[in-house]
Amino acid sequence: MKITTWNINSVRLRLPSLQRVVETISPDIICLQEIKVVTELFPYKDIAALGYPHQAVSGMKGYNGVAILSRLPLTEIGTKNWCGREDCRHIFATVECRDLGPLEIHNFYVPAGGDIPDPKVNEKFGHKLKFLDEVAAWQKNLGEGGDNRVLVGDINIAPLETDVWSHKQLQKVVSHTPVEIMALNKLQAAGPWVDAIREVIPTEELIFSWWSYRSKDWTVNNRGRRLDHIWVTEALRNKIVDADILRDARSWEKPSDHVPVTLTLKI
DNA sequence: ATGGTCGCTTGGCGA
Repeated sequence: MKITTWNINSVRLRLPSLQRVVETISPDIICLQEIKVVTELFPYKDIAALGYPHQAVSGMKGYNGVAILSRLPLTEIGTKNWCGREDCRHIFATVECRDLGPLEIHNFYVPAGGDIPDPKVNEKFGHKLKFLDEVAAWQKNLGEGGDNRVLVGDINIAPLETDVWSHKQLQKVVSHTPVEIMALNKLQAAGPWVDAIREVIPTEELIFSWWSYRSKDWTVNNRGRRLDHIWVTEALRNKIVDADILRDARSWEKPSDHVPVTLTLKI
């Protein structure tokens, strides 16, 4: 089973790119973030025609929004609000796997956190930290029955030194500050979650999933960050067979600033 | 230290 996560940055604008992702990777499940469209105007038919008739969507006007697209039926679809806001940052669903049984998928779009990494002067950074704390606390209460879980999304944090182009130069840049990374590690430990991509790609290797739009040519300096993640519960660790980052997608026509990240599980 | 570019919308916000 292939599961892909991708911050698409407007699903309507990038339908041709989504088709290309399908042709290139052929995922069984695609989790999207920043669809930037209200649920009612989501392009259900176009996406069903791409081979994904089962769709779970939580969208709002202009900002955020998440969706799960699937070749297999989705059951127990739900959304959750965090920090008292209805801002469409979390959707989940269950797929029934032949031998494994139910597989629970959680798709997140974590707040980016603004520019200044200080919650006292930057409310957005406070929101980001609170969001992570709330998810960690909720995580601890998840039933033990759902042992097979996957958590994906644009987490907006690059936790490892090799998840950024320069660990030294990004220490005080939102997405790579110690306080965020600690909050993320706390959430990860609450699972317990395994960073599935890093199970496949060694920690020594630099890997990125995002390159800023604010650069004339993103390939020149390769100043990227790994902001998009796929985690699995401990029970699924021995099912991991492959991980892939579709770097080429950053050079496609009208690219998103994020590229698809894919995990293959033997289930 | 600053500004750079996108997308959703048409003035400005969020990333």
